[in-house]
Amino acid sequence: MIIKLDLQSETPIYSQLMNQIIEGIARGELKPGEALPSVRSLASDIGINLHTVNKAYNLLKQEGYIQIHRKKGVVINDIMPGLTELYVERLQEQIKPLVAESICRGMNEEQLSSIIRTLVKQVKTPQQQDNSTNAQH
Amino acid sequence: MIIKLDLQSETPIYSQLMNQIIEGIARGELKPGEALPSVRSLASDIGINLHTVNKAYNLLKQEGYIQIHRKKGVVINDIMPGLTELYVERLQEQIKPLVAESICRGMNEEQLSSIIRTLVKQVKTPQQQDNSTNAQH
Amino acid sequence: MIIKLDLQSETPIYSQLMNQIIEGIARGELKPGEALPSVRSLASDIGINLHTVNKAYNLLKQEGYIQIHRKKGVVINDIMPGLTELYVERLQEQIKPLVAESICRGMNEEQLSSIIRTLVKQVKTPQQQDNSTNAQH
Amino acid sequence: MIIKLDLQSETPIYSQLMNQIIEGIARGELKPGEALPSVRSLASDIGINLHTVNKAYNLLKQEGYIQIHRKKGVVINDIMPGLTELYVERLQEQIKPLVAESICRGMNEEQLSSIIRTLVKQVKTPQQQDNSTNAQH
DNA sequence: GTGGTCTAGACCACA
DNA sequence: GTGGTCTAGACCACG
Repeated sequence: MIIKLDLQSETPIYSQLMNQIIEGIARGELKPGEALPSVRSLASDIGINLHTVNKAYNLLKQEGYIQIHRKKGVVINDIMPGLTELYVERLQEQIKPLVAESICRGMNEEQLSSIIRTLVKQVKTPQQQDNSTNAQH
Repeated sequence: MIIKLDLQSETPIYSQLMNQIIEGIARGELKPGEALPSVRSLASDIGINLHTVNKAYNLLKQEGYIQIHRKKGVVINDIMPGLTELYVERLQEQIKPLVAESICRGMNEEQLSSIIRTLVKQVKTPQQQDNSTNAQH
Repeated sequence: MIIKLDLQSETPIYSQLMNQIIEGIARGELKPGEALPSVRSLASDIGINLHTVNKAYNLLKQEGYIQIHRKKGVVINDIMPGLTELYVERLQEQIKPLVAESICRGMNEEQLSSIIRTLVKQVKTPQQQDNSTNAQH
Repeated sequence: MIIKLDLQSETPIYSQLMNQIIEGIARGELKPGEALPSVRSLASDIGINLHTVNKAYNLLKQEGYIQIHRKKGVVINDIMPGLTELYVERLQEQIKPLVAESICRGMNEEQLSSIIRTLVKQVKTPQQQDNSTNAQH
């Protein structure tokens, strides 16, 4: 899996890294039980400090996305963190200001939903798509 | 208009303040041409630092939400910042990781759209009623 | 409050620090809302690196013992982390091997309970004691 | 005797292994003079590294739980390590932070004692039943 | 001055 | 070779 980081971005590197991995999981590129590269190798691969990778891994572990396995190293967790009420609340809080801004700029509900649809597809399509009976386009 | 700040939150105060004002505009509580309190009075009202309010106001001005006149003070801009491509791109980038996380936790497109609908209503209702049949002013 | 660390100990410094603070809270020495020293000052006070203190603070925050307040800095949380089932399970898992070892060495239930009683008193006595009607010794 | 290891756990494998064996002894499943599997066979049985088993055995020997003979192999010691003052001190140090945390979370002395009682029974029951009135099998 | 982030180099426990 | 811990020095955002 390819990791893309923007070192100039305002969002911290460890955070971008977390997002990339979470997207990888959502996309089905990273499957439960699969091993992630070691802290050191990933760090040198993408040219950042190993502590930065470490921080990302630790936060992902803490949120339940990955586990540190004594033998296999870092692996994707078999069970993903649940859809708790707390999470939904937090999610709403995070999206709310974005919605408000969009409305100010003239977007309506349909346009926002459309963006969501686009993103969901964009995340789900590349790999995970079940093309058993159904061709892509 | 009431400003609610969470001093424990991870989002910086100036940022929360900006969001609250933008929500106020989206909600129709703050109307174009309307005056905002001065930096000093707002700062003392909500008990935060002058610089913090200043920073929020400056960023809002820079984004086109407000105007700062020497005489008239701070007023809501008549024309809101537009729905530029750049904005939509940035918006997508901000929402993308949230969508990915939601998918990992088992949400589907419908549930996400539902949250958007809820938020859009929540922003529009209190004052500026959806008015399919009912004009506002 | 006095912090005692054993730099030679096997238990990591950040962990000892956490324990000391938790004991301070249990003892009533550190009260909800009270501010803790800044990362830097505490670090220099006890002669360790600021990152070590930072780690301890972050873990305490994550467990719900403290909060990072935008204005007041680091403060003891008003509501302590709850007595969840998960916690009790984890607690049992932690104590179990200690109990087993004690039994091998010839301790019985009463002796173990006695140790618990001693520790509970030891934690609760020094400061928090309600000496409204009752003198200490 | 069945050994259960959690490779995701934070406690090192050798340590878990030691605990399991000590619990086996406390429970009466492993009796003085009884032989333990060889390093090699145990390691391959539970699928871990030779060195790990070795480390566990060596530490157990060092603490006085087992003896390692060139010929007879590994056997449970006839006399268990004693209830030294040093041990009790160490035990208190280990339990103290757990007690403090429990108190913060709202536990009282009785609840803690109850956990101890539960654990003592849990360790003693399966095989070696307290059998004041009731024989196990 | 505060915490947050990033980097770097080093040692150790573990397997 | 792995992750965990500690140290150190530096920059930045925040208030």
